[in-house]
Amino acid sequence: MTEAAGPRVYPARKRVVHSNPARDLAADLNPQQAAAATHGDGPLLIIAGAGTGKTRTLVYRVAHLLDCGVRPERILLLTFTRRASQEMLSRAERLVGSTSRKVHGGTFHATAHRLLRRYGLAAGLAKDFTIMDQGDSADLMRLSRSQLGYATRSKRFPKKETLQYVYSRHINTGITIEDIVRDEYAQFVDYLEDFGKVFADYTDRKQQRNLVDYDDLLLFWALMLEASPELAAKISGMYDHLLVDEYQDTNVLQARILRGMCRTHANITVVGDDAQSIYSFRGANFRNILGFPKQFAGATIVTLEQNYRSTPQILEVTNTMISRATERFTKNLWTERAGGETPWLVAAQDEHQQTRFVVDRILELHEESIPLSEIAVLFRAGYMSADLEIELTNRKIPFEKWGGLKFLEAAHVKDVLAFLRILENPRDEVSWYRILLLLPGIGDATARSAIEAMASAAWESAAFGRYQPPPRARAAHTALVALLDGLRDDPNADQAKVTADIARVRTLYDSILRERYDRAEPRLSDLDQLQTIAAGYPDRAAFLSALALEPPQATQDLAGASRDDDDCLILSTAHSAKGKEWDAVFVIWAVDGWFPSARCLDNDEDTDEERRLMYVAMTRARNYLSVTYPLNAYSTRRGANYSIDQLSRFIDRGVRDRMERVALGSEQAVRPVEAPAVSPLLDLRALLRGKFG
DNA sequence: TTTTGAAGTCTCTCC
DNA sequence: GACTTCAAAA
Repeated sequence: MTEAAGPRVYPARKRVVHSNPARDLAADLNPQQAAAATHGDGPLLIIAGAGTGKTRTLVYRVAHLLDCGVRPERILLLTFTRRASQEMLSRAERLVGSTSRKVHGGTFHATAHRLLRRYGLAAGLAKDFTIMDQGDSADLMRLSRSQLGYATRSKRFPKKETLQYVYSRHINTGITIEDIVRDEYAQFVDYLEDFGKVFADYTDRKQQRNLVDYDDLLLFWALMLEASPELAAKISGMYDHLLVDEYQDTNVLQARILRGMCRTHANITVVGDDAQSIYSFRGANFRNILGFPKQFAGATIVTLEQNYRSTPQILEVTNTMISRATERFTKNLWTERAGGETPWLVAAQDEHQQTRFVVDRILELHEESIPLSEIAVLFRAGYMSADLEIELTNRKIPFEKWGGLKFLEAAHVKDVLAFLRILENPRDEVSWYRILLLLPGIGDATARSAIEAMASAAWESAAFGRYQPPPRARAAHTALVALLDGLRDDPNADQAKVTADIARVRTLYDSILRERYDRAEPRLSDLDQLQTIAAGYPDRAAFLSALALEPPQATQDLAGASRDDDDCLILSTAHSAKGKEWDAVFVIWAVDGWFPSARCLDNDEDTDEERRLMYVAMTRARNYLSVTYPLNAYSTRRGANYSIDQLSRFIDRGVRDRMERVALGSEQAVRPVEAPAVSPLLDLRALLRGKFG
C-alpha cells in the first residue's frame, strides 16, 4: 500500500526498451559489475562489499535478462526484507520501464505464501489457513505446554519463547533439538524428551487448527519441491531465472528451497557479502555463501570491491574495524573518491548529552542543506533511541523509526486482529483463547472448555453460541456471540469492509481496553491507525496475510509532522538499516555491553557477528559519520548493579587512530579536543560471568 | 475451582 | 513495561 520513500540514489532514467535492446552497460557499470550483469546461463555468485553497487548490478542483470528475451514473469527475485524488494523492483522499473513490474519478487516468506495459496491444496493444506507470527507461535507453544501438564511441574520448564526459539532453530538450521538444547540451554537437558513431546503436540495442533507459522512457510515450500515430483515440476517450472539478494543471510532450509527450484536449470544468481552477515539468530550461516560453488557446480564467481558510497576516511575506519574479525574470507574495499571529513568519535558524559549532541549536529547538517531524510541515527536495539525520540519530539524534528515491529506486537492490536482471525479461520485456537481471556469472568479454565466444546462440534460457526458458560461469564458470552453474529452477516461487502469490521469489533473492545489500561488514548489511536491501514486491503484474508508478512515498516512518527512531509530523520536499528545508505550517519551507544550487546559476548562467533553488525551500521555513511558513546551508562540504566561505561571493544586503538576524537565537556561544546583518555577495556565476559552466574 | 491482583523477573536483532 | 508466578478472593 505504501512505497518506501528512500533516498534517490541514482537519477531516474527512462529508456525505451524495444528500441534499445543492447543497453550500454559499459558506460554505467565497472568491468566486474558488467561481467556479473551480463553473465549468461548457469550459477553465478557475486561477492559484493558494502557500497559496491550490489543493487545496481542486480537491477542491471534483470534488465539484461529482459533484453535477452526472458519473460519478466519467469524471473524470481528473492530478497530478505520487504524494503529491499521494493527498492529493487522500483529501480528496475526506472531502468527498463513497466515490463519489470511483471518480475516476481519478494521475501522468501512472502513468496512461499503465494505458492502455498496456489498449490497448498495439492499439498494437503486447507485453503483458508492463517499465518501465525512469532508471538502467535509462542502462544500456541504455551497451549501445548500446559495441555501436556508441564505448567505445574516443580522444576522450571522452558518458557514459551524458548520453546518457540528451539523449534524454529531446529527447522531452519537442521540442527537436532538435542544439540541445540545442549549447546544453548544446558539447564534444560533434563527436559530433552519433553521438548520433543511439546513440539509433536504443537505440530498436531497447527494442523488441526489450520495454522501455519513462519517456519512452515519455508518448510512446506521445501517439502513440496522434495516430496512430490509433480508439484516440484510445477513450482520449479514457473521460473527460468532465480536471483537472490543478501545470500549471506540465508539458512540451510532456504538453500534447500533454492536447490529444489533449480531442478531443471541452474540459472541462479546470488549476491552477498560475508562481512555483512548479521542474521545468525534466524538460522543464517555466512558460511553458506562460501559453500555456494559446491552446491551449484560450475559457479562463476565475481567479486565487487570498488566502493562508490563512502569517503576514503570512512572506508579506512570501517576496513580497519572489520579486519579484526577472527574469521574473514574476502576483499578489501577501495574507492576513487577523494576528500572528505574524518569520522568523529564522540565521548559524552551521559545519555542526555549524547542526545543533545546528536540533535544539535543534525540541525547543523540540516542548516548546511542536507535534508533530514539523508540523515540516520543507528543503534543496536530499538529501545536505545527512547531518549532521543523524546528530545526530537520536544524540538519538533520529524522522524521515522525503523525496526522493532512494536505496532503489531502491541497487545491491543493483536487483540483486535484476533477477532478478525477467528472469522477468517474459526479453528484459530490461539485467537479464540486470546479473545476469551479478555472477557470478564472468563479465565484459563473457561476458555479451554469453550475451545474444547467448539472443537468437538467440528468448529462449526454456531458452536460457540451453543456453548454453556459458567454463570459469571454469561453476560460476556452473550455480548461476544452477538458481535460475531453481526460480523458474520455484515451486509457491507464494499471496499471499506475490513475497516467496518474493525469498527464493529471496537464497539465491544474499546471499553475492555479502557478498563485494562490507565492511559488508553495512545492505544485507541493505534486502533484508529489500524483501521486506516485496513482501508487499503480488499478483504479480510488479504489484510491478515499482509500484516503477518509485510508489517507496516515504521511506527508512526511521533513528532506529529504532517503525513505528506516526507523529509524526516530516520532512526533505525542496525539490522533494519542494512542495504540503505545516507549522507550522514550517527551510530549511538557504542558502549561495550550495549553495542556489542552483553549477551553476545559468550563466544567468538557471536562477537564476530556483533562486529559485522557494527560494520554494517558504519558503512551506511556516505560523507559524514559520527560514533558516540556515553560514559557512565549505568547511571541511566534502571536497577543495573554493574557499570558498563567503556567504549565498544570494536573501536580499538587502530580504529580510534583513524577518527577525530571529540570529548563533550560539561558546557556541552561541540569541538574536537585532545584525545580523551580511554581506559583499557574491561574483561566484560569475566565480569558478567560473576554477576549472572 | 476459577479468577484476579500483586510481587517478581528479565528486557535484541526480523520474516 | 511486559510477562510469569504465586497467593488471596469469589
